[in-house]
Amino acid sequence: MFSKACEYGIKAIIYVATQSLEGKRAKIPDVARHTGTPEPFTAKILGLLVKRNILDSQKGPYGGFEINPKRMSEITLNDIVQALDGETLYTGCALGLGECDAEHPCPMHEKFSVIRKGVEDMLQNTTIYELATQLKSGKTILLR
Amino acid sequence: MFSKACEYGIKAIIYVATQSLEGKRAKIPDVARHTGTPEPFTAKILGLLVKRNILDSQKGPYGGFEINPKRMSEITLNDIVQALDGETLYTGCALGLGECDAEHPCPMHEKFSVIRKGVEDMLQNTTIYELATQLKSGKTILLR
DNA sequence: ATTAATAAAGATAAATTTGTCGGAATTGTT
DNA sequence: AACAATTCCGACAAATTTATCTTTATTAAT
Repeated sequence: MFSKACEYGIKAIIYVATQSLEGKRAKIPDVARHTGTPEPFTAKILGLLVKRNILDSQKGPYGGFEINPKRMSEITLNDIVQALDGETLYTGCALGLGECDAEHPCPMHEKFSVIRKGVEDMLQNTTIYELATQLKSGKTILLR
Repeated sequence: MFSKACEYGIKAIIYVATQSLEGKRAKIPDVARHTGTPEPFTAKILGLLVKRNILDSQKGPYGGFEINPKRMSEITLNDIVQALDGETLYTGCALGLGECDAEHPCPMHEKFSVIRKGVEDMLQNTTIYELATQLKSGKTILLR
């Protein structure tokens, strides 16, 4: 469903968010450890998310990654998936046709549209804030 | 969502099925042409599907691939996806956790379960017969 | 039997994604 | 100013997926 990069990215953001809620910046080794992600790959993805303006970072001592609590409730899973996996989830045909629409549908078009709509709604209606508070409360986990 | 192999496989089966409905066997170059799939890859995937007992094949002149019309209405998209992509679509955690269940859920577990259930239902309730007749009637297309 | 048409199988190659590494740049502390 | 902690960036490596090629085996027709 999602690429590894995207899985890692989602977990990373959620962890960073829990730290930001406590006023702390998260460093790369921390994020890697708490999300079960290879450290160098963690670094690469966090860098990407900063470039995409989803996270903020600060170099030097006491530096790290953070996300403004206000933005946590604005940024959704959809934003992250788009930043890391692009739009293919929404625009791509299930069977890989170059063009595929209601006029000229592939055999799965109709049924797949329903699924896709569900995914889209879910991703757009899930905020980082929501996921971070659930994690913080112990209701969910990032590692196992 | 699906691997290329799976996309190709689904299109190939649907095309083979339309031919079988007309009493014809489909040859590799035919299938490749009508599905927009590289010919050698088509061959590999068709071979896999035969080994998985989803298609039948016949070597030699007048040979090719076919599927018994009776089986068309029994075989679903789910069977094909499982044959080519395995069970990861159903068993895997959206965020890649080794174990992820209602007791110890990842942050996306709950919402993802709903999506997954939808995908599962859709795939299990879509037969090859249904897709092949729609294609034959011109209602859908495999290429563009 | 011979031949031509076809799938089967396995080895190889290319492309993409995933993962690693090392140095450069920035920042706070002393 | 010097130092240490950190992100940033780009090059490199490994693994996986996608794609190709070549040879062999089987089959039907003659």
